[in-house]
Amino acid sequence: MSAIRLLVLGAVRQHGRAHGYQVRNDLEYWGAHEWSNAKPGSIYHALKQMAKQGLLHAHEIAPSTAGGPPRTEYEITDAGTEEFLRLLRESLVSYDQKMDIQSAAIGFLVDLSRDEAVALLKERIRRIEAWRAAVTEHYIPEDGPEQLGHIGEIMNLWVHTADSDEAWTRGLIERIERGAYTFSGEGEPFVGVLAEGEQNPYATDERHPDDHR
Amino acid sequence: MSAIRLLVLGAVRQHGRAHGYQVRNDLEYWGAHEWSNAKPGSIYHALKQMAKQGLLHAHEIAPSTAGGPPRTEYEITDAGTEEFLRLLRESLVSYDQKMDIQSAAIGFLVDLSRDEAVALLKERIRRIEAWRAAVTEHYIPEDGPEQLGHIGEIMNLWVHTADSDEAWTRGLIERIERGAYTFSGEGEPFVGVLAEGEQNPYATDERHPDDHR
DNA sequence: GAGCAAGTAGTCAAGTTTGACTAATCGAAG
DNA sequence: CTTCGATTAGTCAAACTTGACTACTTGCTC
Repeated sequence: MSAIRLLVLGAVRQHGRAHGYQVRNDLEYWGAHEWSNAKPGSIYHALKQMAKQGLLHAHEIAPSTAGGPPRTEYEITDAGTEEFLRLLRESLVSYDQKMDIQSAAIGFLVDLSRDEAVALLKERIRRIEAWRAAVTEHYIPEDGPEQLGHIGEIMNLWVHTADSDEAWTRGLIERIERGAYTFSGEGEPFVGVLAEGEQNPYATDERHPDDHR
Repeated sequence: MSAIRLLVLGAVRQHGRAHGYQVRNDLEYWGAHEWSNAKPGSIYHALKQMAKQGLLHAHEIAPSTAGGPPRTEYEITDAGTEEFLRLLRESLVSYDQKMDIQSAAIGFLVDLSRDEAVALLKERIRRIEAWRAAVTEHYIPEDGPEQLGHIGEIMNLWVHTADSDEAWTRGLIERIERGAYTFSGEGEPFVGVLAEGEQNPYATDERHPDDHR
């Protein structure tokens, strides 16, 4: 699974109604084009695809108020909201070392209630521990780990990464339990979208920090 | 960049000459189908593609010695070896939090000389540190990090992950400098491939450890 | 008032990935 | 000797991703 559907659904949802370029801009504002496959083609493709699947409703209107070709506006449907929450929950609990999905999920974390967020993160910890145990058991040969040669370093990397992720997740849980951030149903939410016309403070000409390909 | 080309090139290279199914089996032996996109379709596609690009030479022969359709055998060309080393070096130094590429690179680490491996890993550390600095500078707004709300947790995750990766890399460098493993030009190498007919000890019916999708 | 850079909005072909499917042979049981 | 399952080997259509490209408007400058 890629992060694109979660990102696009979440972006449309925060706007209520949005056209492709608006989504594209939000994702850039979040830096998502840096850490996920949020390229124009992927975004427009995802919008069309999800419209076809009934997760979004397309309004074939709006002859552009500010230059460019006519634009299609999308609205999230009930099915889309359901899918969004399903994806979000799944992304939060699943440990599969894909940072793009994890990052996207954190971005929408506050769309859940505080209690559910904590519960899901705790489930995530359980999964990480299970995975760690499975790796160490499954991939360490009976005749000792030396058997694996340098290949053992791959398992080592996995275990190390899992431990780091677990530690980070525990820290996040603690911060949330201590009252950090504003979650669903707790009043004025933090909205990470750009209003129509607002400029993007992160849109620069410079290369972005992790752009070292 | 995905890990598939590095994996396939590396697998063919270790065999000297291999058909698709052999590559597929090696990758399963390494657990690569778990942590990368090493699915049959991708493997055969990569083989054909790279043959077309002159990185592999295809021998359209071999009417299967053990069931199944006739198979094509591939041999790595000089250009392929060059590309393999280029990919390997690039994968080792680049920090982009893609575990699949990193894992693949570790698997072929010993195909370099000990000195070069250490040098590349040190360059990797430099890149991680540069990336970390860029993130903390670039994404922390002037009015303090609170501005970002829960979005700041994404940066937090990145920095945490970068630190963990750096620590792991330092550990690996130390082990290598103390003489661990056998590198290119140091005698009998460790070969992580299955001989023709050898059974795969990791091929099981059970779900694999990180297969919790 | 023509030219042109910047911004807006989206399309497209080429390439890649996915997961289910085909098809052939071997070995053992009946 | 034939049927069945396991193994071997690979194909294919559908979906997704990529990055370059089109096309249109506004505002500025000369």
